[in-house]
Amino acid sequence: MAESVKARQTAEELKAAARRLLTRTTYAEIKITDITEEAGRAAGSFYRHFTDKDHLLRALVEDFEAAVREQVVSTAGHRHSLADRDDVRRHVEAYWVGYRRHHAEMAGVLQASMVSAEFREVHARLRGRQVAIWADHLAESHGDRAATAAFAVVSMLEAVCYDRLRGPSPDGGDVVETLTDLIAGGVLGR
Amino acid sequence: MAESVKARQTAEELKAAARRLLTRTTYAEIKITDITEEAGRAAGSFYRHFTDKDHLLRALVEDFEAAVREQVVSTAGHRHSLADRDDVRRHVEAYWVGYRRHHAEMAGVLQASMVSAEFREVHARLRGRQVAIWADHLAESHGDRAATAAFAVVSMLEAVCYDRLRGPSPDGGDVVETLTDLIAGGVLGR
DNA sequence: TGTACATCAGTGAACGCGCGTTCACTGATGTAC
DNA sequence: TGTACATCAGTGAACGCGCGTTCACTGATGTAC
Repeated sequence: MAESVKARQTAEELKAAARRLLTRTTYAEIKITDITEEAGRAAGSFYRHFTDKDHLLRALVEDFEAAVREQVVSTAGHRHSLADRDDVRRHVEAYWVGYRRHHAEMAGVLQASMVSAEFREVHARLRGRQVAIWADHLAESHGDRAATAAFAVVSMLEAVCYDRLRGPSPDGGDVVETLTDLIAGGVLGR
Repeated sequence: MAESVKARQTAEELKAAARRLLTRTTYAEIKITDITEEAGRAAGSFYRHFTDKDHLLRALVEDFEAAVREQVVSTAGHRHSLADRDDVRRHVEAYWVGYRRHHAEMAGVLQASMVSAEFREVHARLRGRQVAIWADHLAESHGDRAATAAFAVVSMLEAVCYDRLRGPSPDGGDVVETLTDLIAGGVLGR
């Protein structure tokens, strides 16, 4: 397998092309020839690097997860509590910023999760990370409803980000504030 | 066009078959021959009633909207405010019950909205109705953030219902309570 | 009430389109001596 | 440093699968007289 530099580079270009297309259209609507065309390659080139479109999306998810892991490590040591509105705001903003940065794979996975069982699981796994974080914070205050409440909060964040980050460069400040108010009020014990 | 009774009945059976399939699989995964098979008809029969799969889904949406209109009329006169936790609870429960009753078309439209531009609009329109209701309630307390807050609340309801109503008969009581707490806290003035 | 004809819903095998996928070929890069 | 050969990435026209869609036919229902 020992991939050549050139091959690795082409694979990256195909992934970059797919990411670009994902911010413009829908995963389901993207044809393999769209990806190769966007990357300036011939159709057959695709199959030297990926078995099919799902394989490429899985690769994007892996890259994404690696990037997130790195991010987490580099910001480790931050205090990590959810006691007041500012804490909530930090969490919401982090989600918003992360979603915007990885919009292509976030949208792609959500879309694919609405079609295939495989990506329903991938989506559930990614979302599960976020849910676990919130559930952890809510464990004391919400008891055995923490998981459901966390799930609801994360689903809201996802749905709003998905919708609002479609289209040209939204500023988002207002969205973050509104979501923060909603969650802070709903989640911080009165 | 003046449809015969028999033709109308077959069309209904095809729609019923599609609704059944939608609670089991995904809109995208359903083949036209799956629908005709589920309805006990030959493949060609489909095209006497619908031009394609999207046409059938649109028909399901129309039926759904008619049913909702009827429902609204029959429950008109209810007081309609959002001043305390009980009001919120009623709204949340109504959404939950409505979603469960029309799970097939709710899920189908959401799934289709992740694929085609046409159903992105249909989905936005249906969701827009709910958003308008909440935005109306929130107008005074939330000013120019009412629309965004309403959008977030409805998105949360939708995402949670979509997820929780998949699989066999969830009781939902707990879900409704948890969502109610979240929204009541987040939305009723502090 | 009966016969002859018209209309219409339903059938399912056959067709064909669109797109994923293959494969014989080209050209570039690497390796041996 | 040069030549001959091997390996590998890339090409794009051709192939073929899966599924949507058609269509000639059947049988049932409706209508005329």
